[in-house]
Amino acid sequence: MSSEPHSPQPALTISQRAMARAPGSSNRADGGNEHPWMMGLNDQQREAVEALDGPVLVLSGAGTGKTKVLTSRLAQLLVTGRAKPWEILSVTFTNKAAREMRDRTQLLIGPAAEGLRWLGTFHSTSAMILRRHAELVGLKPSFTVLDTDDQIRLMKQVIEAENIDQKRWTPRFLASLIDGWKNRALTPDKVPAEESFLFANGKGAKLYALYQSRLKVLNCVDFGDLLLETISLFLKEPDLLAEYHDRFKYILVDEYQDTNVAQYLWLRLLARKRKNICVVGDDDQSIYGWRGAEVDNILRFEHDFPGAKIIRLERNYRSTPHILAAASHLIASNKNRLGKTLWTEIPEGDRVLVRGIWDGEAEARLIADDIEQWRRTGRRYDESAVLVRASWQMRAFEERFLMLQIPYKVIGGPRFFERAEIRDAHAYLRLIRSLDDDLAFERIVNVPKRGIGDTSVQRLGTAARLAGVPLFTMASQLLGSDELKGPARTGLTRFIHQLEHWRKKSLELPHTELAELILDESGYTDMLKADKNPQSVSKLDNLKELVRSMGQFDTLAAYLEHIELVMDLDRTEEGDAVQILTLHAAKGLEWPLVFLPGWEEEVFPSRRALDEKGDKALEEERRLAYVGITRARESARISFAANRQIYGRWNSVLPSRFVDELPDGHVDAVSDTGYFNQGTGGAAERFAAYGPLSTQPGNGFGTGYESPGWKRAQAAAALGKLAPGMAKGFGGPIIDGEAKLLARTGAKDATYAVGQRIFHDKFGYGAVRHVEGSKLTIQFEKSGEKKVLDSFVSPA
DNA sequence: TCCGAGCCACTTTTT
DNA sequence: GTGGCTCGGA
Repeated sequence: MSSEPHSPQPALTISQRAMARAPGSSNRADGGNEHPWMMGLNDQQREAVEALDGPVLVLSGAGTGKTKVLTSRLAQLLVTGRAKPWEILSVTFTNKAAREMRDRTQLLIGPAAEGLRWLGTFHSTSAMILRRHAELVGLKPSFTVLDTDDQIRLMKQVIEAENIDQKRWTPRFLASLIDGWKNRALTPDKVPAEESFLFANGKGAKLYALYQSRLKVLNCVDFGDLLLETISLFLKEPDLLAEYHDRFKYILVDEYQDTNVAQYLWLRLLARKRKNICVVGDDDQSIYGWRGAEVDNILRFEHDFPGAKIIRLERNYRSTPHILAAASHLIASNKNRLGKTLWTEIPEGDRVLVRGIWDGEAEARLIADDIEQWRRTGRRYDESAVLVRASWQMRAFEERFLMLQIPYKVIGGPRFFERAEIRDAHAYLRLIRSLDDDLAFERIVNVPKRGIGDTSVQRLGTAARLAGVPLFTMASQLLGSDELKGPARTGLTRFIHQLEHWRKKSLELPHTELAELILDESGYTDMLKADKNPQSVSKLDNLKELVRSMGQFDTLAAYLEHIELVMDLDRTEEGDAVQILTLHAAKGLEWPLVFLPGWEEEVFPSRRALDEKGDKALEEERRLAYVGITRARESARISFAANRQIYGRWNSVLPSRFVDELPDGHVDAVSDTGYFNQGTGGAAERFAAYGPLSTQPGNGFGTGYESPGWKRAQAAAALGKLAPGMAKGFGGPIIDGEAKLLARTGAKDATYAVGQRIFHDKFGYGAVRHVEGSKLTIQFEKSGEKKVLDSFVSPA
């Protein structure tokens, strides 16, 4: 941290000048006399930056410059001397957001931003506080932070110990319950009886209590505890809280709409005295309710902090008017919101495109074609993104992109540190750090196989618990007796000796070399090398990556501390590629061209969400749709299919109700009939059975079809006798009565001659060798000779 | 103790 | 369609 004095008017760096002229700069004439970070702010942003004292709620709509306000505010606090860097508490939800805030503040004011020690996530900040006062809540300062996987394994033990049927009551379910309780800041004694009954006939709270005491014994906390223990620390030690009140003169909170009850209490405790709390968020982008976030926190802010100043950022610097209008109209269907009116000065662009297609594959083809088209006009792949509701939807796009050799990048997915091999390696390293780390011990005592089976581990565990000693200690003792026999004994002896050997080595070797040594000597790499599973190659790569990433830290301890809290590495893979990600992961990001596939009932809105939480979930799904549309700068392209394969089963699906909630004037609706003509046989007949000629009841989705769009579609299609839902999408225009029907050229009703060059979706280019009715024999350039139906190829 | 066959369940995901 | 998990046999 730096205590360097800072000049009130630092010289402008190039980046500062550039930022001042960033798009969205206001035209204020007095910019010259101002602090550089104030230049280029519009009136509302300026107000948000200048309202330093007292509670402030900044309602920041999508694309309205939220981060700019947050960082300018930090700059303002620091450079005007209102607070030293270490007197400002800034909390974010993710490490990425924290990093960005730090970097951008530094960009604004340079060295004056150094020493922002209390800029971090709720969890990392809590961990910092807890480590200082661990003993006050019954922990040692060296406590370990468990991740979900460790949590579940621990719960499994607790459930086992209580003789509860693990199939009926899964550890995972208990974990989600406890997680939910912790999100709501409920300690075991506060869990409502009826909720306790959600698990094992009323044992929920008891198991929760047992789990907590196990954590304490192991000197561990889980993520929820970081917050809860900090809260209870403050409640227990008012003097300590007072110290923090003195320390934190100003509090800044990012993404306030995502805070849960525990985070809310945490903030309220810390803000209680000075009330200099500024929260920034957007109720319309609250999409983490399923994880405990309470939209109510933001809706209630005014009530919680009387006299709070509310500032709305409504000028959008990202999207064209049509995109904004479509999103705004859609979100207006939500009742539970504070309400904002986004506007922009960006010139009018394309309308939002809504397309109905035959099935998921057709959708992937359509989008891939669009991207190639986009690319042909000189644009980049990484200017486009495909945003899906659930990750299983990604595969269709990956397959299609692979086939067409369109570079793509899946964002999110299984995280590096959650991979089994990485967690195994960490378990070894954790044991080097502390032989008492029972969870680590247990994880790898038989990985790779050492002949120490479940029964042996079980016996060891019981003995250790009885004696009240760690597993390692008990194991060493057992080897002294003749309790264990056979391969288990040999294996365990060797393992214990190895651990001692590695610990000695850890004193002489750099930690990266130690890691390599352990992976080698333990037989872990050999195990992977011997594994015929093709994935083991990438596992080995991951381990190499792990060792490399360890090199960024000075010591093993520093490395472990970092990954336990951050669970993320700065992996900057550059490259021009289409991004594929979930709508959740897309929040906060933007692209010129955004595809929003799978807008079908049951997929989006997700049926499970609706089943579980009903109307509340529907509003959240709608917010997700809003987030999706507002990611687009130039073009948003929504699509839905008539048929979709879900878990290997073909389903007829209906367009999402959200499609109908889009405003007529800002949407181009296209039912691409070319796709339906192209099929012959099965596909075409299936479509006929589904389409306007047959009548089926609308699956009970009676409500939600009162919108003008739907009514117009009914009228326009003159399909009055059809059930709602069935007529939608495919008989003709979906929403816009004047929608144009695109016909795909080339594919339909083509006949083929021997020698003709063709294209097949799966096999690529080839030449026709033989024709027999609709059956073609094709010599493919890449995959050899195959017989295919003519409906699957098109002239090349 | 280990390994393979059958069974089931399966959103979203950060810390 | 797929992977993770359990159970039964070697």
